[in-house]
Amino acid sequence: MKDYLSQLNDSQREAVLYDGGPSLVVAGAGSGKTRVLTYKIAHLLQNGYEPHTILALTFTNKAAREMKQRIAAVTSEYVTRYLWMGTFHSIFYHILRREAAHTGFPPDFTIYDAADSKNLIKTIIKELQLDDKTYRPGMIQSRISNAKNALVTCDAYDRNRALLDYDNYAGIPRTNVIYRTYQNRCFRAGVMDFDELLLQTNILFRDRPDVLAKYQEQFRYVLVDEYQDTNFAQHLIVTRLCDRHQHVFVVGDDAQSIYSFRGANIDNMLRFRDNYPACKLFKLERNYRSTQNIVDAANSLISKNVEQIRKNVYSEKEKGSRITVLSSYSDYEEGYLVSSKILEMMRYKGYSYSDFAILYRTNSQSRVLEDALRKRMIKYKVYGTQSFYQRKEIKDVLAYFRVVINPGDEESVKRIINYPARGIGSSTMDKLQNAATQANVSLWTVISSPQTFEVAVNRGTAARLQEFRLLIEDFQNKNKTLPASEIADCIMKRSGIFAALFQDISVEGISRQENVQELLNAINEFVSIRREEGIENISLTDFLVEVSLMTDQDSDKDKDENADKVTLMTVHSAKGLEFKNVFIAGMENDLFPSQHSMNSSRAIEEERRLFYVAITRAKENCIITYAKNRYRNGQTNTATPSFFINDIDDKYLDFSDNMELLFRGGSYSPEEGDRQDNTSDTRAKSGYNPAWDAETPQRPATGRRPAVPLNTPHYKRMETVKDTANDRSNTFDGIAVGDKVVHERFGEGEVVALEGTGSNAKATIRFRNSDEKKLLLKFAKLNVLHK
DNA sequence: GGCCGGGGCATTTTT
DNA sequence: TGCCCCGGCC
Repeated sequence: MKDYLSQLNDSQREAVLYDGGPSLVVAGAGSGKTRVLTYKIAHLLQNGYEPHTILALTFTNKAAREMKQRIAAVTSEYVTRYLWMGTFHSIFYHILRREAAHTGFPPDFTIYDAADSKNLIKTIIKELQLDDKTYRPGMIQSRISNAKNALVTCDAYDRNRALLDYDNYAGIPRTNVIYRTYQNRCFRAGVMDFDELLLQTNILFRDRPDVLAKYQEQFRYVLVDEYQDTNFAQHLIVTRLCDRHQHVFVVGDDAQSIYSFRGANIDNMLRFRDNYPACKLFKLERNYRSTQNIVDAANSLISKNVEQIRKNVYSEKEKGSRITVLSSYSDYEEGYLVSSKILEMMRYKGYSYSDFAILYRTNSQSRVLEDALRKRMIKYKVYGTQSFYQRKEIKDVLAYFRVVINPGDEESVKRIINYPARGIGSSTMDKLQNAATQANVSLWTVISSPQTFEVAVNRGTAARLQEFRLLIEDFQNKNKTLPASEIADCIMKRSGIFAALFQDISVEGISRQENVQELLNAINEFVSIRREEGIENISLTDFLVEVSLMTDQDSDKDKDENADKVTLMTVHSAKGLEFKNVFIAGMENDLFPSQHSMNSSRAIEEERRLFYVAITRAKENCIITYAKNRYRNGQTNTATPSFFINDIDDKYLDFSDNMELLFRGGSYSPEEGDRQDNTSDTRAKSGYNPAWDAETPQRPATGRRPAVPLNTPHYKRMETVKDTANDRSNTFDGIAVGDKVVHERFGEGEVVALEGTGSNAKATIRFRNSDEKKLLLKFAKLNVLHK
């Protein structure tokens, strides 16, 4: 084994060598967190831990894969094969399959992805004759998901006053019934959704101490990556597994906790030490990625958060340039500005396309940016579009696999029963579904013997159902003996998928063929790799288990991987990545931070962390842009620069390169300038401005801030959100004592007092049906009624 | 079963 | 504005 210790700095080495129990490694951005985790595992192996006694949990398949590779590089390929390294979901999927006898689920249970479970929820809402405009499936889905992440079973839900009260209040009192029905249906189908994997693991460990003991015994060391992103279910699994030996090593950065909307709870990290009094805290504070200016700017931003583990992240790279702040008149012009800047930097600094990333808060922002890049012939790729495994053609094929392995899997049955078209339409499906619900059996049971369940179908339909049943049964029989690659091939041909696919010779059709071919290649590769390792008889089940939890983009990499292109993605998807030059576009109030976060300081802090993530992606240059008018949801709205910009210490910012300023003659008055009717498009189309041209970089004479006051108080949400007729110019007179206001949660009230200034401005409001409340105007969601 | 048009809706998305 | 979903129609 290599001399790994010499490749670590002092604090990294300390964390790797420490052998005294629970460890919390707080790893600042770019501080070599993966390196520490990798070498920690190498170190354990070196010191006598057998590979199979080490459990290393990650959040993404990508992270697990990369870490395996890096460990293989310092140890051996052979060793990594026996490490228990993977995502929470895939590790516990394997364990739940193995322990199926204790869970009540069949060992061959399959997985519903988010789309499957949403479909089922939709079906249930319909069956319960509830209005899907009131009971919005996505909303119900997230309620159920949150419940599961917090380990609230449907029984517990029924007993939980707070949840029931909330549902009543929100006008969705039957949510608990939907949850219960959903759970029953999943159980009957022998499927788990993503959250259920973690919930069931916890139930297993709670109810079967013997099983828990077995895994406690096996996993002598448990390591977790990105701990700030764990939810309660994951946190408790880790706690339970380490209960005895206390060999737990978690790594993360609380400043990068940005997934609370998916159940992640930053408190798991912040309060980790309460859980383990003997815990040793390590801080990795040296940033190896970015220039000093970028690190310092990011520090000054994040220091505004209250909830955090204080750390002193520093860089020993060159000082570097300040963060450039650019304003533009419109989102359209912002695109122009960004693309000009890219060309300029390429020309004068020798960068290539792939040295740039453009990050934004919402996916919808990409369009106007793409347009601008295209016009300038700049090559780019947009991340975050549909992943390989979410494509319809892939899901269709996988649905066949799933039904062969678990015919109870209803969402998959529904998907394939009439694909390719075999004359089993929706009316037949309704009858089958009704019969299944009536008898409380699975759809497949009804399909297998329609007459038993008195499904009234005509002879032709009955024959077609029979044929479908025989087709699946034939696959099932073959699956007992044939390897995955052969059975897959057989399914493709005999089901008629191939025929259907090759009929369509449109551009999209060809692409679908290619995708399916790629899936088949993956199966072949899966089988042959294992053969080389001496493992025979790789079944379709093995393959499906492997890919059911694969949701990342990775499968369609090779093609564009090395292509020289600018990267466009949301800040969320940029986490963990780095680029020489990073643009952060749309840095405006109500967009970043999102308007949805404005009524809670916790949410604002998370948005601030998100901004922190964005800045710390940059190695050399970071450029922040905002527009004064933005087209959104069919409307052009005026926008103000994000108050987050103000959270960064001035000395790390550079406002001087502001071409828009030059263009506007160096002055800009929000009161007069903002409310013109010639919005983005008309104006931008009116002509080409030389200031945009990268070849003649012109600088305005002034190096001061733009005339827009960045520290604008944010009273504009005092007005109705869509109301742009009113002056949004953010003075304290947006609200006055005596005003009638409406608050989103508390209802109507009257302002009785105002106090404080800036972001501390508060209003005391007497609400009609509750008491007086003092609200921070910065966060309060208030509408002022007409006087 | 597929196509069209109206209505409602519109953060972020590691598994 | 644009996308998705649903219902109505052929």
